[in-house]
Amino acid sequence: MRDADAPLHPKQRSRLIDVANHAGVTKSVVSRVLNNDHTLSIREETRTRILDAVRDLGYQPHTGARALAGASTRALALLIPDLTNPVYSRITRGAVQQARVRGFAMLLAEDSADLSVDRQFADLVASHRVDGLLIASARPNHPLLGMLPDSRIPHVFVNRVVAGSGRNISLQIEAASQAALDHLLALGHRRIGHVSGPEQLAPTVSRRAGLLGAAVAAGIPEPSIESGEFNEQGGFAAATRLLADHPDLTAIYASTLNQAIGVLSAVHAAGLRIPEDISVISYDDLPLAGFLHPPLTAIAMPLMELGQAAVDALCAQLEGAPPEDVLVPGAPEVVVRGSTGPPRSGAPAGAAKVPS
Amino acid sequence: MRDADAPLHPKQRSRLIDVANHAGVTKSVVSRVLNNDHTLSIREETRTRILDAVRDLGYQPHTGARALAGASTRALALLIPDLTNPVYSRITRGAVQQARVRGFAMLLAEDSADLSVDRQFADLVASHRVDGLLIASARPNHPLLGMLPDSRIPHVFVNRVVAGSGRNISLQIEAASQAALDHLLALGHRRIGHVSGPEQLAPTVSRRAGLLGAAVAAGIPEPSIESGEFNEQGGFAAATRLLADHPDLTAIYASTLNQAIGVLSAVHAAGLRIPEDISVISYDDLPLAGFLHPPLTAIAMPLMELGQAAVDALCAQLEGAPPEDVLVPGAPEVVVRGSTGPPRSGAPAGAAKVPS
DNA sequence: CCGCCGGAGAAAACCGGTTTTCTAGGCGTC
DNA sequence: GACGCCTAGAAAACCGGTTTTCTCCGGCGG
Repeated sequence: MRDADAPLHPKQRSRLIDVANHAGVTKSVVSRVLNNDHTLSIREETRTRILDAVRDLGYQPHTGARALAGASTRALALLIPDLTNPVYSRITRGAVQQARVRGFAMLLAEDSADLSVDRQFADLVASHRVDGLLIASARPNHPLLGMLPDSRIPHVFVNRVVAGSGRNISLQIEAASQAALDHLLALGHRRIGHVSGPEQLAPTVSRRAGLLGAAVAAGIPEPSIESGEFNEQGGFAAATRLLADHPDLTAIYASTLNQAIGVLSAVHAAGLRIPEDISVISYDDLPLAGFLHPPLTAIAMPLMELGQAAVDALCAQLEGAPPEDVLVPGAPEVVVRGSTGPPRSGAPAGAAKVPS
Repeated sequence: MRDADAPLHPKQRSRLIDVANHAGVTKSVVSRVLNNDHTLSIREETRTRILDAVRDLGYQPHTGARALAGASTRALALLIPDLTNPVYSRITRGAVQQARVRGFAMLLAEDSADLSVDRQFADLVASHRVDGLLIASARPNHPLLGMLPDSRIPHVFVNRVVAGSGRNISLQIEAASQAALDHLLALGHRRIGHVSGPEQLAPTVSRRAGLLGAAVAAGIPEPSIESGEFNEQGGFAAATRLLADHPDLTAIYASTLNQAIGVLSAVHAAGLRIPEDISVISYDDLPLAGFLHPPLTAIAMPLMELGQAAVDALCAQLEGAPPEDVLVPGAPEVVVRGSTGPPRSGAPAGAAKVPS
C-alpha cells in the first residue's frame, strides 16, 4: 500500500495532506505531531509512521500558509547602517548564523540615507514578513523609534542604546576604553587624543565617557577629542585636526578600525613615525589590523557574539519573555601589535621633542 | 457613512476585506484593482474610491496570504561566501538596494563551511520563502549546483561562471587584468608577479587568463604566479613566496583588495620599499585603498552595479524571460595612487633589461 | 418585444497550513 | 449492563489573499 500510492514521479512539492494520506491519518494530526502539540495524544507507532512519511516525502511546510494560519513567519530582519563597514559585517555574520541555528531566515536592510528605510522596515512588519526586528542603526530621532513602541512587534537594539527601551544589546564599551587607556598608560603616555564618532550615537558616547572617566581616574590631562564619521576619511580628518592642534600628543585612540586606518594615514601624511612619534590604538580588532603598516594594536570586541546575543534576545521575546537589556560578556582584550610603543621623549608631556 | 464606520481605534491591521467594506465593493475587486488585472472592467470613480480606501486604512497585504494564494513572495535570497570581505559587501549592497527598488525583500545566507548552506538554501526554496536565488558562491562541485537545474527555481550566478547555465552575471575581469598590466607596462615593468586566488574559482581563472594573455601579447616574460585565499593572510603568504622565489620581480598584481593588503605587508616585512623596489597594484578599489601605506593603486570594478544587475536579471527571469548571461558594462578603471611607480632599475620598457 | 451582448462587479473556490471542537471505541466502575 | 471517562484521532473552521466563474443590468439590433 505504501509503495503503491507513493508517486514515482516526485510530483514537485508535497503538502501536509500528502503526508497525512501517506501515513493514513488526517492532516491535523500531522501538523500537531510536527509542532509538538502536547494536547494531542497519539500512539507511538502512529507518530513514527507520520515522521517516516514526512521524511519519505521530503515534506517542507509552506512558509506562507504557516504564517497565514497565525503561526510565526520564522524570519527576522536586520537593519544596519553600513554594509561595507567590517564591524557591522561581523555583527551581521553572527546574527545570520545564530538565526540559522534557531531556524530563522534573516532579511537584510541597509540604512543608507537615500531610501526611506524606516518605511521599508515598517512595511516588513506590516506585511507580516518577519517576526521581529534587529536594529543596529538607531540614531536618536530615527523615525523608526517613533513607531516601534506602538506596534507590538518584538525588537532589539544592537550596539545601540535607546534609553528606557529595555531592549539594548550592547558590549562593554566603557571597559574597552579603559583597557585601551591602561595599555597606553603602561607605556608611559599621558597626552592622548581620541578620534570619536558621530555625536549622539550610543557607542560614541560610551567610548568617550569610558575614556574620559578613566583619564580622570588616572590623573592624566584630559584627552583631546575630535569627531568624524565611522570611516577612513572620518578618521583621517579628525586625526589631522588633532595633530595640528595638539602637537604634544603622543598617542591616539580611534573609535573604529576604519577610522584607525585613516588615522594611520594622517599620521604618515604628517611625516610622523608610528609608534616612535605617535602611538595608535583602535577599538575593534579584525584580521585586517595585523596587516596594516605598522600592524595595528587594537581592542578585540566580541562582535559576532553581539550579533548572536541579539538574535537570542529577540527569540526570547518571541517566546514570550519580557524584553531585557543584555550586556554581552567577554572582557575586551588588547591585541598588542606594532602601532603602540613608549612615547617619544620618554618624559611626560611638555618635554621637547628630540628625534633620535 | 465613510466617517461613521471608520474605526476610531486603528484596530491593528486592516485586511483586504476591510478595504472592500470601506469602499463598498467586494474584496475580489480590490485585489484586482491593486494587481492591475486588465480583465477587470471598472468605473474610474470606483477605482479611485478603492484606492482612497487603501490609503485611508493604510492597507498592507499579508505576505503569507499572498504567497499562499499562488502569487509571488516578493523575496529573494543572496548566498555569499564571506560577509566580511568588502568586495562581497559591495555586491550585497547593490543587490539589496536594487531589490528594494523593485519591491523585493532580500534574505541573506553566508556560505561558511561549517553549516550546510546548500541545505539551507534548498529549504528556502522548498518552503516557498523566496521567488529566486542569487548565488555568489558557486564553486565547482558545490552541492547546490546539482540540485538547481532540477528545481524550476529562478536563479543567477553572481561573479561566478557556471558553464552552460546561461545565468552568469559577471564583470569584465579579463579587461581589468589587461588594464592592470597596461599600467605596469607603461611604467616600464617587465617582470611581474601575480597573487592569484583559490583554484577553479571563475574570477581567479579569468584574472589569471587575462593577465597571461596580455603578457604574451606584450611580449614580456611570463608572470610568476602564486595562489592564496581571498584574504589578507592569503595575499601575505603568496607574496612572501613570490618575493623569495623571484627576486627579479618589480611589480605584483593582487587578485583582491584584501590580498593586496597582505601583499603590502609582506613587501614591508621583506624590507623592500613600495614603489621604489616593488610596485603593487590590486584588483578591486574601495575607499580603504586610498588610506593604506602607501596608498594603493587599484582597478575600480563596478561591484554595486554587479549586484544590481544580478537582481535585474533575476527579476527578468521572474517575469518570464529566459535566463541570459550578463556582462556588466563599465570598463575597468585604474585608480593610480602611490603604490606603483617605475621599476627600480629605471630601465625603460624598450631597453633590453639584462637580469644580473 | 425579445434575445443577446458587454460592462461592472459579486460570489465562490482555492492555496496549505493551525487550532479548536467533535466523535468512536475501549475500559473501568458501580 | 449502563455510564462515564480516556484515548486516539477525525472534522471543520479559519487565516487573508488570488483567480475563475457567475450574475445583474442596461442598451442595442432585429
